[in-house]
Amino acid sequence: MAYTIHEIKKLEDKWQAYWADHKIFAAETDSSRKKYYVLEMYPYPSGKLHMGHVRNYTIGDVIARFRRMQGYNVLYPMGFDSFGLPAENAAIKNNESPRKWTDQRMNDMVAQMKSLGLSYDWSRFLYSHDPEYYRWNQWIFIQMYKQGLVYKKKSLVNWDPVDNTVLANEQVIDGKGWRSGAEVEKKEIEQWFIKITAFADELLEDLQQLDHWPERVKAMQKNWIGKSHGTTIRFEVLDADGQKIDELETFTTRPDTVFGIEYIVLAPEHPKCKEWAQGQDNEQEVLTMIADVAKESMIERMGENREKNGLPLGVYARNPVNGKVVPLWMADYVLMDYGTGAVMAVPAHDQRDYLFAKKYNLPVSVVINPEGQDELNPEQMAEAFVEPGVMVNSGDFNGISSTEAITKISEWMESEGTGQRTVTYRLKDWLISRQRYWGTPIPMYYDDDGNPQPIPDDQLPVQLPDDIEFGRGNPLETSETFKYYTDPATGKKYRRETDTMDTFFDSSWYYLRYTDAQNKNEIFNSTAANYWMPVDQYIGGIEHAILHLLYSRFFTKFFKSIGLIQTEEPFHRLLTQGMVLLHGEVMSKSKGNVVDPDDIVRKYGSDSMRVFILFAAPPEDQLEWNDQAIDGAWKFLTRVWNLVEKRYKPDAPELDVSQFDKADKEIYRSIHASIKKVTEDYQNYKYNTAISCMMILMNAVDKYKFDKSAGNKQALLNYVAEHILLLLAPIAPHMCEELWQRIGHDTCVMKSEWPEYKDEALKQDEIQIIVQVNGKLRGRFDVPADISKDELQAVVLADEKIQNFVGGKEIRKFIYVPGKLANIVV
RNA sequence: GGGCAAGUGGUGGAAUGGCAUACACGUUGGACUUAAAAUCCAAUGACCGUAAGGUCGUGUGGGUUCGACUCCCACCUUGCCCACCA
Repeated sequence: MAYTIHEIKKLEDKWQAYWADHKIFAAETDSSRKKYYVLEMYPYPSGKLHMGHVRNYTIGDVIARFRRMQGYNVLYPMGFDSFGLPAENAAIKNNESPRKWTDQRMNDMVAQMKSLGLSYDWSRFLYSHDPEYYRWNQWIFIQMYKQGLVYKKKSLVNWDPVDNTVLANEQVIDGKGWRSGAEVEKKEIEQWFIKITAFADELLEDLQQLDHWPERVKAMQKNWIGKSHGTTIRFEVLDADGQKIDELETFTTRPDTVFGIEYIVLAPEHPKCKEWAQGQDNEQEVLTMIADVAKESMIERMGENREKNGLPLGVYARNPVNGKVVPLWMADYVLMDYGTGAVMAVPAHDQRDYLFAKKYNLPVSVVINPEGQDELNPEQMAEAFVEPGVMVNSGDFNGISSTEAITKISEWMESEGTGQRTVTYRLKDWLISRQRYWGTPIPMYYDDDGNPQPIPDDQLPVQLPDDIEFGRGNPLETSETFKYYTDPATGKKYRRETDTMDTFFDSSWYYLRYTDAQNKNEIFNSTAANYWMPVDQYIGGIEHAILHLLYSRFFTKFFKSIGLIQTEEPFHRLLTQGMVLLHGEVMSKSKGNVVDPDDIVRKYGSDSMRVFILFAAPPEDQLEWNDQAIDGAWKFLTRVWNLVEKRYKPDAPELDVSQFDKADKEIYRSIHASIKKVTEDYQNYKYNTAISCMMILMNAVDKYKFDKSAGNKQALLNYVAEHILLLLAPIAPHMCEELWQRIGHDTCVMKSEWPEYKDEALKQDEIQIIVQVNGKLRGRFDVPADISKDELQAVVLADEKIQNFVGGKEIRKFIYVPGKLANIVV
């Protein structure tokens, strides 16, 4: 049989069916075996797999198959992140049921995954919109609620005043609603939050444990958590007559600059702004600015180089360290949700304060001076001086370094009771409410006093209703069957919570559910979870470096805290695969530059596609798709096919190493060198060089000519063929499975043991030594492998060519790197 | 502004202190063929040279070393992430 696409399609179908029928990839929880858990980030059911998915899953599949052959008990599951906005949008546009829409797309994608030969354990399949899955979202929410990690707070949302609905950020286009075109407003409504900040320190500290995560992902998480040490300072607030009317706290990381405070500035959202402006001359202006800022999106407000705007509030504050009275301002450059929402402004030593002070003619006074220079003149400064320096104009602290002053001043303020050292995080609590239909209903109801109460466990899941209307506000509120909760004991009706959960909630723990996916009675069995966790290898896109991974780490830590599991970190090793590009651009539907994996499978088969994807670039790098280069993958597989089909002979005698001639020995050595290299490359995710190594072996075998009647040489050839099939099986599983069977095996190649190299096969009697003169390559010498430095030196210096370069000059050094190279320094 | 990657032939890439450009794509020439496809063989960094051979060469400039794509310092460029975070 020839290696044609027609035959390939037949055998790929045949083996996919065989693997499924014989449940080759089903994972059993078995504590007597060492486990390996491989996981890819489960996809959103968008409708079709794209090359990015194919690359992701190919990498995972190779890891899973390789580890199985190495004897590990491998868990390799798949599912869908199937709640989310696109299904709801489609429902609104086409009047289609989100459930039907989603199920259809899931089915299509599962069929595609199967056609790629991915070795998933389909018995553990899960998807988020399954009530058997999302009931556990609800259960987790209630556990968190009971632990005090869930609370309600007013928060701003995007509000479409025409459609009367909340919009997600991606539904706001240029400040307008995506359907109505109406100007989007900010509206304050009560929403549910999860107190992830309670775990901020743990989430930050434990990043150190993650030795096998990319540095940049850890850096992103660290920045996102954004821990900073500083001082909270309490100010007395005074009216225009100098009478104390209130108090105010600010947070600073630069307590060394407190003697240079010239004004205090509040975020427009700060509740005190309205209060203090009341009755002032510019009260109307202040109120207008607050309203204007509320309308602006964060993107507009935080635009680069945007001019800072502010207004004086007509009240004052007394600086506790020097008694100086400074004005209070309100400005749009201050953020309400960082620190205390109020900032002590030091124009001389903070660039933002400097620009603001210049614009509004506020004074600038220097308290830190550059080391060894004349005192800075505020009149002549072109920008703030933000570097460390020497303290000036700062009372008892004059003369010491500003770095030292940070500690000294905060200690002093603490002892005086004017300030307190504080730790602040950039990380905020997680807003999980969505006024959306296609998500997990938040399992709460409101009692007669309007207080939220959890739905009892035995009433879970709170199922999504079908009788809803879109486009009239929060969809669940339009459902008559859903709106009210009836207490089964008393028959009393209560109003239900009608918000659903952020879909990031679903994806924060699915990896735990896979360990016991069919469990009807509990979220998962702890023994199963403790056996399989952590995920040994997690693979996905860099776009999830922050939120998904942080939430998952948080959930794992939460589960540990309530005794459900023992794992501290969910993902032991993380691989972020690079994007797939076409002509240097990311493939995307909108650009029209997509390559459809189905087309490639039809034309080349999935084995060729897998070989190409792995060969073209290392997994973490971007991959440039090349229609021509995939021919190379096809050619390589053809050569392996022909080797086995045409040159393998089942009637060869037992291989006898003692009968080898020089050429045999070399081939035998190449096989074992390849086993060693390919194994290492698989372990280090270097599939491109693993494939290149196998190509090199194929090149050597093709050149290996021999007398057909020589039995031992035929045995050697059979030996090569078998080993290539084993090494290639994780990458091109269908073809290797087929050929494995054809050469007479009655067990699956997938069930075979991974080959081990023999040290004695790698030994060489003669080696080639590179000889350099002054670091330049001047010759190669074939010498016995055990040659000594002196012997080598004698051989090399006797050589005529080398003598041309050494030419009677004094030899200052003779460096010999055993087995590799010699350098003569003259 | 801060952080993290990366920069090597016509192209994807290999080499992480020791032969720069493995392997593959592409290109060119050849074999086979009536022809084409497929397959096979050979060449393929630049410059000088008939050749043997030589010189240069891994973003730029310096340094360490017998020896640097690899390590160190400075810079340039590109990409990604974060960012009026006090």
